[in-house]
Amino acid sequence: MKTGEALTIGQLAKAGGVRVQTVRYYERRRLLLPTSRLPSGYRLYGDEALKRLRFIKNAQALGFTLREIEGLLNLRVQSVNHCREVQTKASAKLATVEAKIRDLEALARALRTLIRSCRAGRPTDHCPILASLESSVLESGVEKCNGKKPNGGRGGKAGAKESTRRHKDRVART
Amino acid sequence: MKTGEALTIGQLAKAGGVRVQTVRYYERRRLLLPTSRLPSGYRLYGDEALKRLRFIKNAQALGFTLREIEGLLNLRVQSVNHCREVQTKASAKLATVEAKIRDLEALARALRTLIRSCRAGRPTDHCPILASLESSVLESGVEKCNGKKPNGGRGGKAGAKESTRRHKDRVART
DNA sequence: CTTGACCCTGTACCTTGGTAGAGGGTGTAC
DNA sequence: GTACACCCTCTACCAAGGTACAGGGTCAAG
Repeated sequence: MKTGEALTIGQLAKAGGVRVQTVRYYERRRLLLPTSRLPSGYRLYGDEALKRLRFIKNAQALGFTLREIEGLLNLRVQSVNHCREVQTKASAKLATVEAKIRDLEALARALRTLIRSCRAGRPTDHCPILASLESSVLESGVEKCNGKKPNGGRGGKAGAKESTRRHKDRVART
Repeated sequence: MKTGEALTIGQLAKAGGVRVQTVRYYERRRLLLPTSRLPSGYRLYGDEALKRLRFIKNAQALGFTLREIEGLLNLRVQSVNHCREVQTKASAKLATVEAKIRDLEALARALRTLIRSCRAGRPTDHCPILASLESSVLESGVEKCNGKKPNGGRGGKAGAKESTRRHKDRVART
């Protein structure tokens, strides 16, 4: 199966460290389209596809969802027209990325302290790294506020018992 | 419902920004146990529980799974006995945290470049940030190698067609 | 012209991390 | 003593991200 410079789906998957089905799954999600197809229907991929695949995998490991990754991959300056929009999105992404870096640095410091304690034979707190991520800059919801809360499919029947939070908080704490 | 210094599950959930059911889910996963219970069965939580809850949420946003978070929370120097083990685990965690930081910094740089291009009215590449996470230090699989591949439940019937990768890679690439 | 290792579509299933509801008990204020 | 806003357990369901066949076609090598 000579494909010249192009990769078949199997070769791409292997190079990217994922399954063939995963590549097809990404195609369904419109994240990674084949460059072309053979008359037989076989998918062919160029070099860029491998970069995209690796980007996706790495971004996932950094806590981005596929939806967010799609947004990242579509960030580019096409024309001056919607430049403003791209800039806004990119700035927002940058802010969450920087917040993640700060949190990870706090965690890294805590781990280093723990390792030092270890080396010194000094017993630690119940859970020494707990405080490192205690109150993050992330607020872990920056991205999700684009309307459309999930709710599932079974349709809200009204009168939900738990889950609604219209309550009074009248506990004493004497 | 006077509980002194303790929090009920509803108060804890609200303070942590999650649902009551999520707290109970974490309890099932042994990530967050109640400090005590009232005779009625009501769960009560101390201050530490809130810290744990926040830690869990933040660590998730940083790309850690609940299983990994459990590992992080259990890292502590209890006795000199298994100190070696803790140190090994902590070092491994530190390495993945540092790799994540490096990747995020590359992504941040790419985003800043993109924003500058935007500001300059200069059109960009097809996807300017692609290269930032091209070949990460992460290898996004450091954690998963603790035996037991999933496989599901339906049991491998043998002779799987796709999914096994015993193949020859004989494409020409002339 | 067959064999073996690919590839295709389609559909069903899996794991992770939650959510929701049924059915019923608890706690305090009026 | 009865509202009302909690709380309990148990079970079913959901969305995201994959995984796994089934059933069938394709492509080089021998």
